[in-house]
Amino acid sequence: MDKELLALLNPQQQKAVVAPEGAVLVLAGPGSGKTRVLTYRIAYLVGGLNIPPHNILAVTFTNKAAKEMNARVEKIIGSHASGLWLGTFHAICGRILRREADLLPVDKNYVIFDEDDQRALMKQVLKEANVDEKLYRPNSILDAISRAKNDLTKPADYPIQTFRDEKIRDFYTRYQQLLVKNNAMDFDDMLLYTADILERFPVIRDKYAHRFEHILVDEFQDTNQAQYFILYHLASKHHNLYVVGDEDQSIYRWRGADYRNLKRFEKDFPGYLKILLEQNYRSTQSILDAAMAVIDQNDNRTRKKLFTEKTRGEKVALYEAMDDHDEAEYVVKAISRAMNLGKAKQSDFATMYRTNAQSRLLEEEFRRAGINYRLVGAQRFYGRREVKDAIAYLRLVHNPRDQVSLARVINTPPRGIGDKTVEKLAQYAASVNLTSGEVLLDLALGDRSVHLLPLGREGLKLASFGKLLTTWRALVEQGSLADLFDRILKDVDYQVYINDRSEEGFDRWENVMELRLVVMEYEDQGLGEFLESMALVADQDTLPEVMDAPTMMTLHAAKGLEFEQVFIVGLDEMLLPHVRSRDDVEAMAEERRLFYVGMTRARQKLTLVRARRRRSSYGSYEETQPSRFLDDLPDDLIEGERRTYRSRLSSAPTGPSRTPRWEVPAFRVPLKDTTPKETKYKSGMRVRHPIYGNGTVRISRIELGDETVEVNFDRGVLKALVASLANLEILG
DNA sequence: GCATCGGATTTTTTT
DNA sequence: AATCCGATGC
Repeated sequence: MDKELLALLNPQQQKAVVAPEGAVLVLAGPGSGKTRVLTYRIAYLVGGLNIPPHNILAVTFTNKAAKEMNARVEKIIGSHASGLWLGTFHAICGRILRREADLLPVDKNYVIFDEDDQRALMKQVLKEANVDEKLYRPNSILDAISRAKNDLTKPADYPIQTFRDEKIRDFYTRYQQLLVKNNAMDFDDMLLYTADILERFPVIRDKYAHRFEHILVDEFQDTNQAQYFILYHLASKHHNLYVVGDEDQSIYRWRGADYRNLKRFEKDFPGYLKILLEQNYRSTQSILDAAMAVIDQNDNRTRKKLFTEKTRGEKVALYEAMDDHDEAEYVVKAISRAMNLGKAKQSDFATMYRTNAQSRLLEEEFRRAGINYRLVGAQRFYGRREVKDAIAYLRLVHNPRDQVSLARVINTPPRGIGDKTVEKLAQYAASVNLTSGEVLLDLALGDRSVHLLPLGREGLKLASFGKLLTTWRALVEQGSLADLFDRILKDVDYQVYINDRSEEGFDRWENVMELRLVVMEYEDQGLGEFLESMALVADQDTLPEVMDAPTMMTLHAAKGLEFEQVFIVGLDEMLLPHVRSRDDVEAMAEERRLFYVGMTRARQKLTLVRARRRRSSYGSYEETQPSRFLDDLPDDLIEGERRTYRSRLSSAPTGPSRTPRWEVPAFRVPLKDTTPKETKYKSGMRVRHPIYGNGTVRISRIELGDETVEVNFDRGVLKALVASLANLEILG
């Protein structure tokens, strides 16, 4: 590899890039040139060690990162990069699964179920089982299943401790059956199936393990157990596993990221080489110091000293707004002012927040100020109804067994096939051991179909839809994707259906046409690839169009990016440490890391904003408490509202603290051990509820740090209540 | 089978 | 505030 290129790196980075073969662990702080090291490493493998690119596998966590790395690799080694396997875990697994589809319980035309599809399927499971959706929320069941899958736990091995667990196991089992019946898999299955194949078929494992002489992994701290397992197998021949990560930037625990993977790596690859990248090339020292002050409050981590050769720079600014409107206005005004000074590009600015919902006020404010903006995520393009409809049609054409898509489009636009008829079709299909879609296709044969008679009057309507479906399927073979797309829309009169003569109707049609543009990009690759990438890229980490405008995104979406000036809004308790993390020490540590990730995105200037009053997710305005994370920022790094703020609070005697701190709200104190050890309520106990009246406790269990009690009320309703909130009175 | 109204219900982050 | 669900009426 080029000497000139190496000269661009600092000694640590160089050491990482030219590390000898074998297992390597690169611990890389924020802004330490991690992506650069990864891309140069690839260039070094190809150019220096003469490894053919197709023997290299590079895995990233998000599409954004994959895209970025791809662009950078191409820039260095150009067309030499062709053949390189580079993508997200899910994309790589998809690639393997398509090749090994024979070993799957589904065929190669399988579709990937997104969250909505999963929920629809789970609802079907719950309905079948005839259980109360209030007690067994589809999302919560799916969560449990996802967690199990991330830990490589199959239905049969699902750990049972409570009655509920037993139920979940049953739902899990049935859910998997239905997925197969739909010729579908969910995101987690992609990993699980891949792991399964690698484990059960040594020949297949050796094939890939042999092929991938070098495996590079980005964001290793965010991998889950299934992903580690896959890496382990893929590296089982050459043992050249090169992982890069930063424990302080682990923000996906909730999605199954398993910190123990680091321990597993150390155990499985003894003698690995460890390299630390500590020098920061991004932020000023003030920003780094502030960020370190925050992250150093976390336990169980190696302290790292982030340093830069940049100047101290400006202090971190703090602004406390009156309310959430004021907060948004402040940010937009500050950005607008800075832009008018003329030194900064519009795209130098980014605003980050904890939840997508927080973008709304900012958007309004930007529009009012007449400033264009880029919004990452939020209102997902692919989540829009019209887009989902169109994709569902394509999915059904590709895979007629997809029950969820079928249910979505069979009467959209309305064509006289209502719930009753769909139900009848499903029942009938089950009775002849087929799926609804297969019966539909057969019905298209008209009189020759044996299914026509049994379905009676409705048979004809269904048959005409079946005929449409058959026509479309024929088009896949010969025609272009865009033709198919147009034909479907025309056949079902979709534009008429969408166009309600309102602005919104117009927008919707625009969206459909935008989707058509995406379809055209897949003309060469085919329907299957198009659908797969729709499922896998449905995420907004498609870097939004490169236009010169300030950017808004969640803190999660901000990982891996950098901006000259960063605003983080909503630094309030319940929002930046999010409420949901309040009672969970691990989750709280993750909130802190999330804040840390956000802070370290800033190159020049970091501004933190909070609002004293804020409209809560439901209805009215509420007073807020400042985020506990703000307490950790040393005074000398802060400018702005702090003084005002402290003086307001310092009227309360807080004692002679050496460094003045903000008042600690009372509710922070009893954080520990609010988790009850034993249930207060027992089965059979008689209780009274202020609204539901008297009832008998069915069961009570400790769940998520609180007690959940299910009560059969005398008036005939069964409710699951949170004990600490329900105000239940025990009747003697 | 479809449209409409009223009531209940909302848990954050993303592949 | 917005969306979803179920019941009701046509």
